[in-house]
Amino acid sequence: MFTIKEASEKLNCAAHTIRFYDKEGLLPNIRRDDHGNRMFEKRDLDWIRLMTCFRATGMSVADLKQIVDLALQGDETIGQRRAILEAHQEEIKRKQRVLDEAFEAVSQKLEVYNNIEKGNPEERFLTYIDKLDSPQ
Amino acid sequence: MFTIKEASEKLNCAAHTIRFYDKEGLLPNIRRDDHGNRMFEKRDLDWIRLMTCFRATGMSVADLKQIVDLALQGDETIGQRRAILEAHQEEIKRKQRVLDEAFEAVSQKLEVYNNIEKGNPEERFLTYIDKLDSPQ
DNA sequence: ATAAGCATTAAACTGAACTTTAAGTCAAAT
DNA sequence: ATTTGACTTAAAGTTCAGTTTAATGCTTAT
Repeated sequence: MFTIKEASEKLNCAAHTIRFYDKEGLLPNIRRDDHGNRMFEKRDLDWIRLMTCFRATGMSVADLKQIVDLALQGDETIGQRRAILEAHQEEIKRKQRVLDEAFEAVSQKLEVYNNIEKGNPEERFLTYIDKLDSPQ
Repeated sequence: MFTIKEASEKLNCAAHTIRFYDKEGLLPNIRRDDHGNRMFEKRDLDWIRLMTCFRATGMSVADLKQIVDLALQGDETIGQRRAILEAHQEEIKRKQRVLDEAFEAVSQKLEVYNNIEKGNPEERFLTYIDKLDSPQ
C-alpha cells in the first residue's frame, strides 16, 4: 500500500493529477485509511500507469472514464471496450503516419538550410521568398 | 493569387485560423488587395501547409513565430533555425517511441480481452481486480 | 435598393486537462 | 505547544490554440 505521495513519486505524476483522476471517476474502489487518506495498491498504480500511456497518445479522459464505467459493469461489456481500444489503436497508427510525414518535412527543411549555408545557389530556388523556406 | 476562402479550401484550414496565424505574425508580407482583403500566393500556402505539419506534431505557435522572426533577420540566423528544427525532430522521435509503446500496451490489453472472452482462466490473472485489467 | 455573400477588426468565449488556491484536519517532530 | 508537512475538499485559475461574436463595409445579383 502506498500513500498518494509515494504513488506520485513512483508514477512521476503529480498528486493533484491523481486526485483529479479520482474525482473524475477513473480510480474506482480506491481505499482510504482511517483518516480518509487514499491508499494505493500496486494494481492501482498499474492502472494509472496504463491510463497515463493512453493519455500520452491522445485518449481523452472521457474515453478513459467510459472504459472504467464499462469495466465496472462486468465482462459482458468487453466487446464495447475492445471497440474503444481498437479505435484508439487506429488513432495511434494515424498519428504515426503524421509523425513520419513531419519527420520527412523537417529533414527536407534541414537540407534546405544546409544548401543555403554551403552557398549552393542551385538549391536556393527551394526557399520561400528569400527567407521563409517551403519544401519543394 | 488566392482569396482567404480559396486558401482555406485548398489547405482545409478555417479562414479564421489563417487570420489568427496572420495576427500572430506567422504570415509576414501577406499582400492585400485595394479593399484590404488578403491575397495569398502559392508560397504563402506552402508555408501554411508546412506550419500545419509542424503544429500537428506538437510544435507551438510560439516556436513557429520564432522561426519566422529569425527568418526575417536573414541567413545569418540559419544556425538558430536549424537548432529549433533539430530539437523538433528529436521531439518527433520521442513521440514515435511513446506511440510505439502505447500500441504495444493496447495490443496486450486486447489480448487480455480475448483471453477473458475465450474463458481462458489461466490468463485471467492478468486482470486488475476482476474488472480493470493492467498489462503484465 | 436591398439582400446575400464575401471580407475586415477587436475582443470575448470555449474546451480540455490540469494546476493552483483556500481553508481546513491530523500526526509526528522539535 | 507549536511548527512542519502530509493529507483532505471545493472552487477558481491557467494555458493553449483556436473559435465565435459583434460591428462594420464592399460588391454583386435580384
